[in-house]
Formats: sequence, C-alpha cells, structure tokens
Amino acid sequence: MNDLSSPLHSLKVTCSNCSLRELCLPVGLNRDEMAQLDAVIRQSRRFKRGEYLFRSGEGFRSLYAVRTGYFKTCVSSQDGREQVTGFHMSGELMGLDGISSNTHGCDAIALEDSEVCELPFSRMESLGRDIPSLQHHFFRLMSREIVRDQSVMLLLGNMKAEERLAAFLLNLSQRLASRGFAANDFILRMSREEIGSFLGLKLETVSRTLSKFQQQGWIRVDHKHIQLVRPEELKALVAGCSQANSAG
Amino acid sequence: MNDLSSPLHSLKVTCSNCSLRELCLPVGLNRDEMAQLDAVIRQSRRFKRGEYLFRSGEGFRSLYAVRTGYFKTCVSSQDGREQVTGFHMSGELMGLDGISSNTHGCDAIALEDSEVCELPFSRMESLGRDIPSLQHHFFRLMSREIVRDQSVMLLLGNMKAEERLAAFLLNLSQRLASRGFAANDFILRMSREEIGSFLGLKLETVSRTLSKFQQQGWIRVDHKHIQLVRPEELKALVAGCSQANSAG
DNA sequence: CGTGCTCTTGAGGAAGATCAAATCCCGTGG
DNA sequence: CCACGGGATTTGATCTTCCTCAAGAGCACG
Repeated sequence: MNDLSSPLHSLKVTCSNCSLRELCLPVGLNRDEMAQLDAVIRQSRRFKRGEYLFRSGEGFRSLYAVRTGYFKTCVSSQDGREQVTGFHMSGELMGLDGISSNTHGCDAIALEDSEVCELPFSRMESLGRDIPSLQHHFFRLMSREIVRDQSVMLLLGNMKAEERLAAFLLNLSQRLASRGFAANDFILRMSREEIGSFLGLKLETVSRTLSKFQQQGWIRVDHKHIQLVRPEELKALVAGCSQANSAG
Repeated sequence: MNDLSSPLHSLKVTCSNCSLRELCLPVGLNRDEMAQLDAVIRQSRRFKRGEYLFRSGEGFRSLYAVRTGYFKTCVSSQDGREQVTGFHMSGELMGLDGISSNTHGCDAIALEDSEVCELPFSRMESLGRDIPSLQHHFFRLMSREIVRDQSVMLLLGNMKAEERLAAFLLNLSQRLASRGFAANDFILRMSREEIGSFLGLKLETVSRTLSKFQQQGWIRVDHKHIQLVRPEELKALVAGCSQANSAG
C-alpha cells in the first residue's frame, strides 16, 4: 500500500489516487468501493493529436473520461458538413450518446496529445447496482450532459455572434479555472473553424468577432493565445441570455 | 384479476396494461417486475392546456411520461427570451435535466389538455437496482435524449430555414406514425412562434417557409392542419444534413 | 358582431455568409 | 540555419438570408 508513494508507481494512476477524483467520479465512495471501481476502469490509453478515440457508427462498449489533453466530439453529415457538438477537457466523459443504440453517435477526436480512461459500460452498469451512489452519479452525469446540450441549443437558437463567442470564452475560462488553471489567460486548442462549427458561425465571423473584442480592449488575441482583459464586459454581453454558461 | 376487463376499471391504467407499454418503458419486464413498476408509478395527473407540469428552478422529485396530449419544454432567459427545447408526445419522458442538480432546468407546459404519469425518481432508481433491465432502459432513455439534443444542435448550427422546417415536419410525421397516427395528415399543436423558437427562427420566417412549401405543392397548410403531399421532396431537402430526423 | 389573438404577406434593413486576397506561422527539407 | 510550402488566420468587399417593422386577413370567443 505504502509503496504507492514511490515515484516509480506514479505511472499506475488509479481512480483512487487520480487528481481528477473530485471532477470525474466524485461519488464519495469508500475505500472498498473505490477498489472495485479501479478494478473495472482501464486507464491511460494515449492518443496523438488528430487521432480518433471512436467514430460514429462504431460499436459502443465503453465510456471514456479525459485524463489529460483535449477532445472534440462532432457529428458529420453525408455531404461533409460537420457540427462540433462539444469540446472536452480533463475529467469529462465522452460517449454517453452511444448507450441508446449500442453504437457511437459521433466522432471523438484528440485536439492534442491526450490520455483517456476507459470505462467498460456494462461493467459500470453492474457496479452501479452494487454501489447506489455510483449509479446515482451516472444518472447525474448524463443529466448534466442534457443540461449542457440545452444551453447550447439556447445559444444556437437565440444568441447572436458576439454573444455566442462571449459565452464560449467565458465557459472555457470557467472550466479551466475549476481545474486550477488561469481563468483569464489560456491557449485555445481548437481552430477558428472548429469554434465556428460549434457556435454555428463561419470561421471568418469568429475571427472578426475576436478582433472586435480585442479592439474594444476586452480581450487580447495572439493566435491561439487568449487573454480576458475585461471579462465583465463579456459577461454583460451574455447577461440576459439565461444561464448559458454551462456550454462546452 | 379478470375484473380488469370490466370497463369500470379501465380508468385505472397501469404500466402493465398501458397502450404505450412498447413506446414508454419497453423493458421486457416479467409479470412480477411489472407489478413492482406499477406500484411505484403514480399515473394520470391531468393538465389543462397552458398549465405548467413543472417550472425551471422547482425542486426535482419525479420524471413525467406523457400519457395523452402534448407538452413543450423551454428554457427562458431573464430578459424574457424563450427557447423551446422540445415538443413531447405520448410515451416520451420529461424532466431528465433535473437529475443533475435536483432542480428542474426548464419549464414544461401542456400544449393541450394532457395526462401524465409520474415516476418518483429515487424510487425508480432503487427499482433499477433490483431490475437490471429497467436500469439499463433508463440509461438508454437518457442517452436517447442526448442523441436527440445533438441532432437539434446540428439543425440549429448547420441548416437553413427551409431545411430546418422540413426536418421538423418529417420528424413530427415520423413520431406520429410510430404512434399509429397518420404520417402525412396532422394537426400542429403549437403556434408558429413556438415552432420558430424551437427551430431558431422568427415566426414570420416559419410562416413564409410553410407558404413556400405549399406553393411548391409539397405540403398543404390550413392553419394548424398540415398535410404532407410530397414528403420525398422534404426528405431531399434534409438529405445531406445527416440523420437529423430524430429531432423533436 | 366586435375584440383580440394568431397568422400571412410585403418592404426594407442588418447580421452573417461567401468570395477573395494578403499575411502569418509552423514544420520540412535542404 | 534558412528557405519553402501548406495551412490557418485576418481583413476587405459583396451578397444572401433572415430579421424587423408594418399592415391586413382570418378565426375564435365572448
């Protein structure tokens, strides 16, 4: 037990000693339950930037939690149009849409070199039967995804370009902050086109709007490097658009 | 047991004899499990047109399944803007977004006189532990909602007015057909404004687009009465926009 | 038979898309 | 180390779609 403190073993990350414990599966499990969880989860599959974690249409077996790095999920149409449905950072779960049809409903692609934990779903399901708080947590996670999707619908249905981009930046900022990173100084991992796809805008509009924010002194843009200088102005822009800050 | 065949008892609808069995909770339960389910579900609360089933911000206790009638769910912003997030017909579940925060995240409003079954969530949860197939079914239902939301995101992010409305009509048609109603001749239960809110369009655009479809001979519009004359033309419009037929 | 909705239709305007060109950056290979 | 090529980004000019404003029509209900 104590040998876990040895740096040599630090490669073997388990849920019980994972730094994302509180973000990812914060279920208040006891030591024994945590051990059961560790036994089920296959951790640390690595993906290089651009690699697919799964593809739409593939058989669904597992959920995936981001350990490090960054992913996007997107649905693409026959004629090549693609809609980014979300960006996913550490502690976030992907693949929930696959449960309903036993088939993944979207593509998940690494935006940078990344690492994920694999959660074989049927084993998680039976584990949930033994550990009520785990079962409940899974329901909560799926519900949270539904809430997130609804706020994206609000964004796409009601907001205009500036509001969308402001909401996007603030959401990113907040999620980074909750992971201990700087809230007002960060690197975008995705291209302007991917941001646009997510927000229902063209890449030129994203670029122009970022420039406009910069001209107004609200943000500083240096390619992928973004600084929020006056986040309160961005908030004012989104205010009145309900609680659409949970998008992502 | 046999006295259930008496018409006097037909008021007492249970899951086991509900005509929506296959749509709503088609879990392949045995007789005993079905009885447990019946014991938990409080059925047949009635709502008049315009009444709220629940409101955003209210405490979350239960999910609700539509038995008869029609509901909309919507999130509304401080400044009064409202985004309809879905229309719900018989057999469909509402309230899943409340699980994550123990608080309802949207309003649910009857679009006509309606009847719902109430599913106390915590009791469903523990029942799920005893009946694995029920637990699995709940996961599937939530996942299906996520898939639906994603296809709405695709619609709002990528499609133009005509495509959106065509997708909407086809989706309605398909859901009605799967309930045994005419696929190509139906009554809209919602206003143009509500359709517009759902599709991210203004009511005038909805009206204009319906008129355009009618001029082209693809549909017939008489106020709320819609007939799909050439549904294949509508399908052609949506084709290439991926499988966005699961919107609702 | 008004009154008040919802709906339709038209005209003009604005937001964002499209098309196009210049710039910048990064990784590659010499 | 530096030049090169391809992709990403910025910015400008124009165009399309949809929104906004406005007026009128149709229906529902008292």
